[in-house]
Amino acid sequence: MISHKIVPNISVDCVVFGFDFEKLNVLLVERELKDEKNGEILISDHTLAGYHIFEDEDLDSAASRILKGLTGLDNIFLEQFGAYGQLDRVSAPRDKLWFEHINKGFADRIITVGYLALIDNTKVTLRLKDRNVSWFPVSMVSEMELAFDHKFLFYEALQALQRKVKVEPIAFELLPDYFTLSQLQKLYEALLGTSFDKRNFRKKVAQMHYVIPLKKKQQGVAHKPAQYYLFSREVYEKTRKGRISFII
Amino acid sequence: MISHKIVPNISVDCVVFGFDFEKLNVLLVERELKDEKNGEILISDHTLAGYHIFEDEDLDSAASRILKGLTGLDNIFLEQFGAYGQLDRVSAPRDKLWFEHINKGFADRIITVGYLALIDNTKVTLRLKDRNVSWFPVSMVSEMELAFDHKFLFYEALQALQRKVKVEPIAFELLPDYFTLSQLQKLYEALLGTSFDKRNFRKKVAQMHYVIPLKKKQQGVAHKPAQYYLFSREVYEKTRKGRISFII
DNA sequence: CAAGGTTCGTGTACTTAATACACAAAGTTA
DNA sequence: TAACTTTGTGTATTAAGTACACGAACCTTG
Repeated sequence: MISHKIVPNISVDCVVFGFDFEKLNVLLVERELKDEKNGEILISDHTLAGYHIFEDEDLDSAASRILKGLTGLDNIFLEQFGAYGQLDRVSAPRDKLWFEHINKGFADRIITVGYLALIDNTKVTLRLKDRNVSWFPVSMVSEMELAFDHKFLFYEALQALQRKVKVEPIAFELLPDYFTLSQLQKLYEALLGTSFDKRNFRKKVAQMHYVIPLKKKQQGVAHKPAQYYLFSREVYEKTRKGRISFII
Repeated sequence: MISHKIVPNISVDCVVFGFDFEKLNVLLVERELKDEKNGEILISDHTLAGYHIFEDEDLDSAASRILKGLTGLDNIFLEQFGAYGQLDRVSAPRDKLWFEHINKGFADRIITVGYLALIDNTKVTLRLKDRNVSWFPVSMVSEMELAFDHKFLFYEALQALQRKVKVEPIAFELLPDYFTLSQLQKLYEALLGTSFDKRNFRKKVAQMHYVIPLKKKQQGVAHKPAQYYLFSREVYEKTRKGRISFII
């Protein structure tokens, strides 16, 4: 195994979102520190997926590497949402403790680059079982304890996601290759925290020519089966409107 | 004078935009390196405004400090547009030369955080005279030589600006406290590279209740004087529409 | 195999915003 | 006072946003 040299004062944190057809979830890593002698649990909370970058990789590669490690997936949708360099990132007592035990020798003046990742839940569920990584409903994060400034980073990512989703077709990254319109609607409702009228929603989708109906229908559901649709990035790129509306 | 300790592998670059009522401009710093013996000019090009961060400041403060140094202004509109950590940032021969002479001892693996700055041209013009800093039309940048990856960073910033300007009322940061509607229209046209119909433009502006007409009119112009308007952030915050339109 | 349960898929009327387009009014200068 | 320049305004048409209800298709249960 090749050992890479770490850049001690630069790290990447990934806020990984997933959608289970009901609600939006985020991937968090369990953090636990036990006293070496008596086994007493000193720290038990969660962190975002993140690590230092290596000397020989750029920021995007570092984020990809981290995600590959957690999910086994390549080609995950990844986008920066900000860089953070506050001086007090490691201020809580449990974070200081963690630094003393685990991150010995690392700089405590760290710049973190935040990455927003969107993944198709159906492709990854199996792989996570054997790790201390799991999905948490986005609505639950406010009540959780997260390490360092990770709760802040999480909300920054969530805001960025809500902003982008209105302007770019990135929500589809959270859905499987084909999906029903009800699933799409539920996704937008979960993302934006609103609800839409079904007929109006579908009228809008009908204008998005890059959402294409398939021949396929749902099977084995105890109700009228829904038609499956597909997102086509090619059609999107070709037909995107240059509409300029600077009214806000 | 207090001497600050520099973080050798982290820097901040500012892409500073200004508007002269005709076109969009960017602030660039002249870079020159002469041979110590014969005075031959080894490097002569331009860079963005940027520098390493200090150990005891965060990213935003570093960007503010750099801008204060160049323009004399506080409270400039500042927003991150990305963090860049490519391995080949210093690849051109003249950049290597610069590193050998000027940045001796600095890491060559640098992470740069890009900041987009918007400034009111009318407040700063005087202060720049005595420095090797000047405005260049945005349209001219493609033909210029910029240091390191600064041309790339510039276009990243320009794209971010064009994206944001459609969604947030940040264009007003480029105008003086009061302005005419024609100036506002020219600004949007310069920013987005389009042209608008005057009547339709004004109809749109009429919907933006945060653009407020003043009693004041233009004076001493050789034509019908225009009315001045004001941008009110308070009104904007109160009346912003929560319109959710995810069609793209 | 009929009835009940559940989600799917659709249309119309009304309001609001986007677009295309031309000319008189107010001030300055010669 | 005539010429010049930029300001400021209205209407008709098309496109998009919003509010709202019910029969159709499939499965399950009795």
